[in-house]
Amino acid sequence: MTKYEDIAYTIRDRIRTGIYEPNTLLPNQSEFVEEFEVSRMTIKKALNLLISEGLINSLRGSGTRVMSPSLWGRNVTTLDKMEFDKLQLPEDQYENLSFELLKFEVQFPQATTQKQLLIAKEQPVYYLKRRYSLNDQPYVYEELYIPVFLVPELTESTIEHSIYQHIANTLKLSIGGTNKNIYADFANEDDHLYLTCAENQPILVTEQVTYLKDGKPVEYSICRSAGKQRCITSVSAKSA
Amino acid sequence: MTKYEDIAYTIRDRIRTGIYEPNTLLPNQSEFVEEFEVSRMTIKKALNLLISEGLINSLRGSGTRVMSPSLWGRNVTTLDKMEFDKLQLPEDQYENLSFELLKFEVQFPQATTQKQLLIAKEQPVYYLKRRYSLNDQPYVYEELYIPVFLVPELTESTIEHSIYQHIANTLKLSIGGTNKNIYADFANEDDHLYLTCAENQPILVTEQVTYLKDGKPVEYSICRSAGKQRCITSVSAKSA
DNA sequence: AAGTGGTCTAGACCACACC
DNA sequence: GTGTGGTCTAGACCACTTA
Repeated sequence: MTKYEDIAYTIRDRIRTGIYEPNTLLPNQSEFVEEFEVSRMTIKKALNLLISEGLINSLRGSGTRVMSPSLWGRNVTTLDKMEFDKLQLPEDQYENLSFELLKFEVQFPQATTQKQLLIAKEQPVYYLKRRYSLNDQPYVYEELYIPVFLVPELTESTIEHSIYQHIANTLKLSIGGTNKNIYADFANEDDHLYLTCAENQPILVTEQVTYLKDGKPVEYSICRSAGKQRCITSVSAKSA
Repeated sequence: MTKYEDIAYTIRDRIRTGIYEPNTLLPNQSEFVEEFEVSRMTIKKALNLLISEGLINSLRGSGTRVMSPSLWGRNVTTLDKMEFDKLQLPEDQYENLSFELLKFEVQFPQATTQKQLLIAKEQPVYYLKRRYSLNDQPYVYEELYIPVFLVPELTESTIEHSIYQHIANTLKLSIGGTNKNIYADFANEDDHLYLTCAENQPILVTEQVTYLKDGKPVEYSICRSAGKQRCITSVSAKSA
């Protein structure tokens, strides 16, 4: 943890617990400099993080204010929670979530998968299919492709724990970012089967490539969910 | 324009025109310091912008590389193009785009609109409905709510030009960020009418609140489009 | 006029990758 | 070990809001 991440964490916590209330001014940057005993640049970096999360906004000449909670983004701050980013669930729902591994195989990649993962057709990938249920109701199901050469020791028990934690802790690799495509589709046979949804139910589809810090795609996933059950949130704020 | 924005613009251009090629190393930060005659912090800020756009990635000890184009985000850098952010079209398609203003009224806001725009029920809002067509095919239609007190001089000709440019240039206000919710829905009567889509066609819906730098919501919009015609892209990369 | 946040500097030290 | 990017400092100047 760097200093500015620590400070961001502290201030984020004060906002979420209501110590700093919506639409009120935060202490100014000089006061934070005194409290945390760091330089102002470091404070600014911490605040920029919170700005990009939609928690606060600051205005030259005017001060830094806590935003209205309706504009807050979901904060996916820690790696082990990254797994839930695709599900877009509020944190308090995690405990009601269960999942089943429906398939776990090794394949040569199809053309689309090659393109998304930037690999040759001779490079094998893990293919896995799994379904998440919320309060025992089917919620989303996901197809996942992971290059074998990047994650050489994937096992069922690893998958059941957390793939991201395995990537981070065992393989010492870190996530650099994601690229998502989102669209609506007709329900197909798999949707009927796994989401138990009606004929012609609209399906929300997320295709996502996750890449490591070094830019190598580590995962290509296709997530499907029924109708309005799942709603994807995206916040973008100018932190500069 | 600040120095780091200028530098980011220059480097972005070199990447998009192929001067810096995908998967090759960029000059290191010290070389950029010499070329642009600024401090390294300023170079870092410029690079951070490009990292958050998914154009490059940098790795401590290893250097900064141009990412594979398949992972690049769409860059909505200028305000007048912000209007097209909701449409998620590649830039070269803008010329094939036309739109019709279907409705332009003033209303007292409904409960949802009050909540999204954080206003009281007595504060009037503009309500407008418009449809965008791509190559004369219906593409998306949008319902828009804008508080009258924030944009007091909205006229039909302003709308036809660019609402965002009016906000920026005439009212001297700047956009702070957006908050989107995305889901899939059944086609309703309006969809049949405006998108000329078949019964039960899946519809992609984007509900978006756009707020100003001072945090005040300035626009609540609901965008609907048919099936796979429109695909929303979202890139998130860690720039810190 | 006073106080705010945004930018920028010139240097320092450190973590990490690669040879 | 050498070179890379990431963090951090202590100060400066500037743009802006508010009174």
